Amino acid sequence: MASRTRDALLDAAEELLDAGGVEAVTLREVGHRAGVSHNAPYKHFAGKEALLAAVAARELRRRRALTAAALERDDPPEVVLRGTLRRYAEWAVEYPERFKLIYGRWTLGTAESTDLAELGDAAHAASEQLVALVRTLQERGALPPGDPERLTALLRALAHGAADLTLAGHLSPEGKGHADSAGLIDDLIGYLHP
Amino acid sequence: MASRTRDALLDAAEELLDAGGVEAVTLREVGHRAGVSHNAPYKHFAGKEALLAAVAARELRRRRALTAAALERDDPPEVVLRGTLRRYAEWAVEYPERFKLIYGRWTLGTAESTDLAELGDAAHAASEQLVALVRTLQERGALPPGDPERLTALLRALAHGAADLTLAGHLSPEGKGHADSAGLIDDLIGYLHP
DNA sequence: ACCTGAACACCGTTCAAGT
DNA sequence: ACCTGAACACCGTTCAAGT
Repeated sequence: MASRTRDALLDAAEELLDAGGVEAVTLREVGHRAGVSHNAPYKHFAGKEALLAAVAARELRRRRALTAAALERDDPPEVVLRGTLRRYAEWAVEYPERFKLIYGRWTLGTAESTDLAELGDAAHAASEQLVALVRTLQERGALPPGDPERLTALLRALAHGAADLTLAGHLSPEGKGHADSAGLIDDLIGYLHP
Repeated sequence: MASRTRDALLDAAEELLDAGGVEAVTLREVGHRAGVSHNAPYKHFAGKEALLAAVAARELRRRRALTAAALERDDPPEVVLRGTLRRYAEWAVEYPERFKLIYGRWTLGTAESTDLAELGDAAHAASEQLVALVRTLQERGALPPGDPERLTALLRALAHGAADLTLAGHLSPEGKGHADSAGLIDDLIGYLHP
């Protein structure tokens, strides 16, 4: 399942993605950087989109591991929640192309790609982590009562939107009010604090 | 500035965009649908990206007109704010490719394209409209005090993030808690109501 | 000013063939 | 099982030429 060549192809694809976006990821250059021919990728992935799905899934798996590590550090849940949302926004700004890729439009059916199914699973697992955290904070009275899934969706949507608008330049980080992602996350948590 | 052919090219590009995303917008097909040769677009736009920027700017101008019309209807500001945010999320789900295009990554410098500059202006104007609305609601005590630009950014970021996560399928509209865009917008306004 | 047709470099994908 | 080289269809862009 995981060969040396396959990993090299993923690394090359990720490198090209970060440098110039999806359109800079050409199978020819990916193959060349991995030391194989321009169509060797087809022996490991169904096509370009499947390769990109594998890159996205791997990145999502890494991020889930990071959040899991933060949870095991036994920090207070307030700190973990704020930190997780902030790291999410920081990651989006640092690796905009990975962010855009993961939350972009997949025309591939899940049936056609194991990697895409893994992407969905990883996204779901990350969401579950956050829901559990929100539930804990609700029990402690640090967040308002109500459906924890819905409250989690509110927090995720804000962090996601703030990050995406920052990338698009529609949120002035140096403008009035310091409306950057971290500030908005703090504001929302503040408004939610009963 | 605005010729018959130019408009036909924009219409064709928009049609292809809605049908299959940016990569389905080929200059050859755009030209063909507009009844001209495959490289006639170059007489009206600097290249493919400039054409897409013009499509994006036109759409943004249309949306600004819609919001302006809602404002002139003299509805209560509470209604206008909620309606504007909801329509934003609805529009994103109805025309996902236009949404992705407008808030996507532009490698074009603003100096290289008048259309891209118009895009920035339209985005800024739309933001100004919302800030004025928020300020009015703050004065009436319907929204908490504080920097109106920052509060507007919070509202915009949530609507944007909710829409984008819905498109990505990371927000289950039929899942538990009915965490759809409209619901999240209502929740946030509710939490902000003093 | 606006458009056409040929041409160039590049890309995703397929296929027959090699080890 | 994994890889290569040639080939095909397609695309963005350029250019010389036409009206």
